[in-house]
This record gives sequence, structure tokens and C-alpha cells, in this order.
Amino acid sequence: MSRKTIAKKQILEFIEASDKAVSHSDLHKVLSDLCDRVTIYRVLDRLVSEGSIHKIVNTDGVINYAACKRCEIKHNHNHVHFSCESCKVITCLNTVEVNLKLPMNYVFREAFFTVSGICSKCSTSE
Amino acid sequence: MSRKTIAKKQILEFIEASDKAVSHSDLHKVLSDLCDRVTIYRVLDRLVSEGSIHKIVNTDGVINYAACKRCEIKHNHNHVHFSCESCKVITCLNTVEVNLKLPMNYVFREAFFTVSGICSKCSTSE
DNA sequence: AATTAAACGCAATATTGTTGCATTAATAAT
DNA sequence: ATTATTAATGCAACAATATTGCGTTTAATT
Repeated sequence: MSRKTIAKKQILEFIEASDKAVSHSDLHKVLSDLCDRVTIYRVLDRLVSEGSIHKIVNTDGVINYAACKRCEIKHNHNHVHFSCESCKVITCLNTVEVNLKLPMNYVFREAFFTVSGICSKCSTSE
Repeated sequence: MSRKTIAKKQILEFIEASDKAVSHSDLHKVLSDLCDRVTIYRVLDRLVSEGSIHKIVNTDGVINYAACKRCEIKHNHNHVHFSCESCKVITCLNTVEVNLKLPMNYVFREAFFTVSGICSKCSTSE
């Protein structure tokens, strides 16, 4: 059974408080006093497998994490993520829906959709 | 101006001949006699910026490369990539179209769509 | 054939992620 | 409240991946 440790609590709190997706190195910069690098990796794995957060692979291959805010209602990570080229912020576009139909005999399991461009904040503030 | 070197020619040929997306380590295993690891990185960057190949970030964050087969007609990398969990092969689903509409003020530049599951080859051969 | 700079190899370094193991601490049992 | 159990941690080592600097090579131009 999974335990409620200090590291886990702090890491989850940080991710939940953030309005953007965060990477391992983001967390390490902020929580370096709290715990070891390795612990952050292990806590992130646990949080993902428990369904508290989800992984987002950015367009450059960097893995980010975001809290599952609406997953209580219907667990679904197949929404679109937006990666802003200007402010580098990665956000979840929960409002955008994607519909696609795979070819014959393909079995769907999971979808990862990331769109890069300029977010609304950056496009309106220039 | 970009030069036609042996390494570049060989790497592009290999990627074009492959029916799946290949990673840096794939290339390094095959072409280790041809050139240095670093050269492969640099050639890949050049080929991408020249538009001869395109990047595919897999669901685990590993970057793969595939040739741009239909880009002569209409340069478009916004098609769906499929990552097979069984045979680990990454393919371009040129036939699958995705339509999405970004929220107000978001500027679209590029889309990265990857679906994971079981490909037709694996689902029919079991 | 000489010139020029892109491309290269090599070494060093940085970044990212994993594993083993002894120790610590959260939870359950007494 | 104390003890027992084992999940979780820290640390060190390791592995894989990616980048940079620099002297040398080589493709393309003159």
C-alpha cells in the first residue's frame, strides 16, 4: 500500500498549485532541500500510477507532469496539450476535443496530442 | 550552404529505406563504422531543418525520425503517428486525419499526435 | 591548385534516468 | 504506547542520452 510521505505530499501540492505542467528538473530546483533527485523520480512514478497526475511528453521529448483536475468525473488524459513557443508553458486544453478513427485492425489504447504555437496570454500581450 | 557529405547521404538513405521511424541509437548501431555519434546528431538536425525528415517524439520521450515521403506535394507533418506497444514500431498514419479547433487567441504552428496501442500487424498475427 | 568554411572526429562535459543497498519512517499489529 | 513490518528514502554508482569546444578534414568555390 502506498504511504502518505512528506515528499509525496509536497510534490503533489506543488504540481496541483501550478497552472502549467512541470518537469522533473523544475521540481528538483524548487524542492532540492526537501528530498533527493531519485525520490522525485519515484514519487512521480507513484503519483502517475495512482492517477493523481499525468505525463505529458513535450514536443522536444521532455516529460512533464500535470495534476488531474477533472479526472474525478471521468478519467481521461486524451485531451490536447498546448506547448507555447514563447513562454514555454505547457497547459492542458480540456475544452478541445479530438476525434480520430484508426485504420482497420489497429487497437487504440492511449492518445498523446500536443499542439505547439503561441498561447492566448502571449498572443494578446505583444 | 549545406554540403552533401557521405554521412548525410548514408543516414538519409537509411531513414528513407526504413518503413518505420528510427532513433539516434538505431542509427548508431547500424552506422557506427561510418561516423561518430556526434555526427549523427548533427546530421539529423540538418536533415530536419532542411525538411528531408521529421521528428517524432514517442510516448516515452524518445525522439525518432522518419522521412518526409509526401512532403513534396504538401509539406505537412501534422499527421498521426502510431506507436505499437507490442513490436515497438512507430509508423506514420498518413491516412488518419485529425481536426481540432483551438480556443480564442491561440496561434497554431505545429501538431504532434501520437496514438499508442497495437498495430494491425501485431493484432492479426496473434 | 589554392582558398574557404562547412562538416568532422575526439575528448570532455552536461543532462537525464536507473539500480542496489543500507537506513529511515509510515502504518499496522500487539 | 510500544513493537513489528515494509514502503520509502538517501546515497553512491552506473547507464544512457545529448551538447560543446577545438583542431583537423573535406566539399565546394574560385
